[in-house]
Amino acid sequence: MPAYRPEEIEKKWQAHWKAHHTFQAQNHSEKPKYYVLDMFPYPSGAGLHVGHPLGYIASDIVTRYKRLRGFNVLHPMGFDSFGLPAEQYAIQTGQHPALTTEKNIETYVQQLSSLGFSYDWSREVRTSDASYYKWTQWIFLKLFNSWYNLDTNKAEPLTALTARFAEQGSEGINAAGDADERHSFTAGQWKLFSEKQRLAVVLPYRLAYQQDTSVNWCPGLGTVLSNDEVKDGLSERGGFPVERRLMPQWNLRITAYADRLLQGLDTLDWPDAVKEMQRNWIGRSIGAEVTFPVQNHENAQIKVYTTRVDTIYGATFLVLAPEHELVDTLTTPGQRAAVDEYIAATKRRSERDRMTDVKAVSGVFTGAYALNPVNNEPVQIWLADYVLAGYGTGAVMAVPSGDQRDYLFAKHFNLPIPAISDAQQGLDQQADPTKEGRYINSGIINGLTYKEATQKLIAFLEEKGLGKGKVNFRQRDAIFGRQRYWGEPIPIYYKDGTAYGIAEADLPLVLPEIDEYKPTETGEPPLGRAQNWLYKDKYPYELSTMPGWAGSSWYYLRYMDPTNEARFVSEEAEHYWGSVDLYMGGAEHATGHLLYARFWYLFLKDLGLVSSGEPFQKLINQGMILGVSEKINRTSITKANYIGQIDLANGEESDEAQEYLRLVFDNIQKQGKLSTAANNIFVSADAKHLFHGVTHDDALPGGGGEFTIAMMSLLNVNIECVDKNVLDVVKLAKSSKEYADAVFVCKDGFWQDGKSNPFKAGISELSPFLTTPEVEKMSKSKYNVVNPNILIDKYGADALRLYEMFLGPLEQYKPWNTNGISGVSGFLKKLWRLFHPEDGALAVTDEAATPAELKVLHRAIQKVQEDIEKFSFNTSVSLFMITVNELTALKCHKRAILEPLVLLVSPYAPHLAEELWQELGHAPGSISTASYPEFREEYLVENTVTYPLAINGKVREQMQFAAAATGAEIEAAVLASDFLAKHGEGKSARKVIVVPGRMVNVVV
RNA sequence: GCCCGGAUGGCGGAACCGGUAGACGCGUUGGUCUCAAACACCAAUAUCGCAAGAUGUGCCGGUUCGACUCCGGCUCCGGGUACCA
Repeated sequence: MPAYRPEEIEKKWQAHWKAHHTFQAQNHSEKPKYYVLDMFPYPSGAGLHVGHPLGYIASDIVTRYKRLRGFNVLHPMGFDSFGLPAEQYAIQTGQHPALTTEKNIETYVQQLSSLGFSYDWSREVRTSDASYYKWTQWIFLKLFNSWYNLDTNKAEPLTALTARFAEQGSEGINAAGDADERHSFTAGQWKLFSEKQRLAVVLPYRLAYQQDTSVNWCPGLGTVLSNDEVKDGLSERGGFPVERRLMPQWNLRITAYADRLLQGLDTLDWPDAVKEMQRNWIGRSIGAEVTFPVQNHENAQIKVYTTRVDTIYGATFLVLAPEHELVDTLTTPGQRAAVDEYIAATKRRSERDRMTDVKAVSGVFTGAYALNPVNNEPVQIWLADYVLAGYGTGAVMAVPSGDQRDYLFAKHFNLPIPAISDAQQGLDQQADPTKEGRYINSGIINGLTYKEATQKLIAFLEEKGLGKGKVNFRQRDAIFGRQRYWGEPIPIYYKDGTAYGIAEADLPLVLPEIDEYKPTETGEPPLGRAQNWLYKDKYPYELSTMPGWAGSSWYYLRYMDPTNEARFVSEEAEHYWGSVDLYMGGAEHATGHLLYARFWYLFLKDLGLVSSGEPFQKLINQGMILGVSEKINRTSITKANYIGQIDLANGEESDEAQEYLRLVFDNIQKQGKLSTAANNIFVSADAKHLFHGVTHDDALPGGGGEFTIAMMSLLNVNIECVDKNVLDVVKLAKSSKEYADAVFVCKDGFWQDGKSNPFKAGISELSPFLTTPEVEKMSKSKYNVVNPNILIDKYGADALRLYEMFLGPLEQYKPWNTNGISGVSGFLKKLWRLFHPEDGALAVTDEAATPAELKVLHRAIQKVQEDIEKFSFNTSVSLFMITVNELTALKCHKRAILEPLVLLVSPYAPHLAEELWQELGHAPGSISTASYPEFREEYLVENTVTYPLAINGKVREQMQFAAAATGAEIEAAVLASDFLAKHGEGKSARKVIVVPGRMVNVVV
């Protein structure tokens, strides 16, 4: 083969790998196992842009490296194929989501294959396949049929619970969940319960349970969303408003696992940021629950939760959430009207208002008083919406001197703000939550420290039965139902209004066909449209489906044994592969997917179905690759006006481009910005218009990489020039008042007709004064996506892989710049030339390698190995470049050097490596089964070392010393030389510091 | 507000455990090759200075023979999160 032709060799090897199942992993092997997992993608219609493969490339390098190091590596890929976009598309077009999804997956597989990833495609899973979601439903049924025993601290089958009910009734059962939801009964009563009664009693114990829940209801999407699907009061997908609504919902009792999810984090090799986010999300706080009796209401008590019992003597009033259940009972006739008014006003305020308007203080006095349990002082009971019904007990004891919100509230309503600690300061300005100092005005804890006071108070309250220490969690149970079509049906049916799980033998409960994908006219979810969709032809099924995170919570287990029809994963496969050794994916899943998946794993472990402690041992978040968008300055928009478009090549307009321009201008009007991949300005042939250049690929409807330009007439600029000369236009523009101060910048010269290129002439000043570049997330809607296919066509997949790694540290966010890829492309050509110096056939020699060549090779072996182990891929690419540069300078074409080099490079540029490996005489495709070259320290040993010599830390000269020279010898040699005379400014040495192998510093 | 990150040439970034700051690549400039372009190759490229040299890793201070690296105090940028009691 004459020259390096990536387009030929890459296709060749991709076909070879596919035909020979090169990367198929075996479930039995003598080798140690290693499981490398990528977060599987949702197959969106837009396909991949250059940002997506970053993590896949890195994990593929690790995979290929581990294979060379003798591991049996599992590296699968699949698709999270249930989801909203396909369903939204279905609602609009009537196209079945399964068809859209299938088509998108095809694109993904094609794109992923063209990058040369070594996935074991025989293990591909799709969450929307019935053969897969059968087991998702099966796990749901396991949750439905389990409860959490706090005494054993694990999930147990419900049969164990009902057996105890029959024996001892509800007495002494310590189950996770809200005790208030549950009834007490004796064993005798249990035996007399009907089946329906028994199911009702058991329901609040289940790990998957139905309950009236305050949910995030999104009318725009017609479904319920979880907290992490809501951003700033709007749905993450679609940006529709979200409101709170009380609805019967399926929930998963993830709170039962809160403590274990928290503790498990300490065992994981994950980024600290992710662990911290999970800790905050779970939000464990240690405090106390304190009961305040209510004055004149014998039976009423208000329970508050506080993390600062020590401040209880400063609690001058209580605040209840407006939704608190005692509000009605407590409100005095005199305050009734004001309270009703306040509650009504709160309801009118949407969640969004409450969030944006956190500063305003509002509240109302109920007229009632409670008694502070430590001193029996009466305290006023207020309502305010800053207290959340869903956290703690929905009531707080307000300590205005110690809590800023309570402080503002007290100031606003003129309530007292007594100091409780001698360390509190500035109480006329703000609250001081200090834990320092000794307590004052605080009855039994006067003079005590924080620690002493807390202990004494809890003991006091527990003794009187008015309080106890309590751990609280911010995290809520996970809502599990979505009123959508394109998801796993929840395997529940209703008999006589009671929910039953369908029999495992009847799984999968297949998603039925429906005629339309909208909710029904009566407001039921889309599944309400299914005809004759009944269990045993009699009983109606649950109509909501599972949320997006259901299928992704266990997919990594299915890869271990993807076609097993009898079990979700066989015991042998699960035992062999254990848990994921390296999990690569985006940081956006920190609190969603990664928490749910851990929860399911712990649950499965409780049932004895999996064997490791945690599912993902090491996690790496690849950083995002950002796109550069050219944004039109708002001031110029009013002056820009859409006229038309011409194709530069022939000067004619096309319908497609017209359509695109309409989109562009819509975008400008809506967002005040236009995003483009390149920035050029042009003048129309008739010289009346300035154009803003847009290089486009798939961002344009029907686009194909040709040059299109958006044309704008600048109505207020009277342009009369001129030979397509942009400089003149700019001059003219500047001469008008409007643009006198405009700055012109242009990066890409398009007008390259010889020396008259106006961009060359004034290049860094020229520019669309219309736009300014901005770095932001790469997205189709921002017109800043870069399509990897185009780069693969031009430079090859190996170059793209190398370049993405070369961009910078894997975990860092970094802007994309296509220009740089020529550097790695040049490197690959140079590497190729080492093997084919005459651009002809392979020409490697069998001569023995020189020490210099061996040194270059072994430094590379050592460094690349280290770099892969610490995921520093950018530095290893640069080391490859240095290595090839040096070998080229040494004119080294020796097999003894180049063959190991091919192995080193093969994880990064697998196609090129396969080709060279075969040319070197090895069996086709065998490079992935070869062994990594062995590092030999002895080739790096130097006999002389060059020391920098410094005076007071400033380097002045260099000097050679034998590697074996001692510090004393070096010091003597330096002092004997003329070094000090030349640089010492006449001073004498006070001290000489010799760092062996490093440097010499003379202090004067 | 709180919790995490980060800041180094024109750009992306490199620098082991505190030891020659700016590797590698892009870009730029000059040159060779070409009718020309592309490709390729050679040289230069932190700043100021002809040079010797001086100054330089966001800012202020400290520790040290020596600081991008450690400590104290800031500024700005990015991400997460929020009436969580």
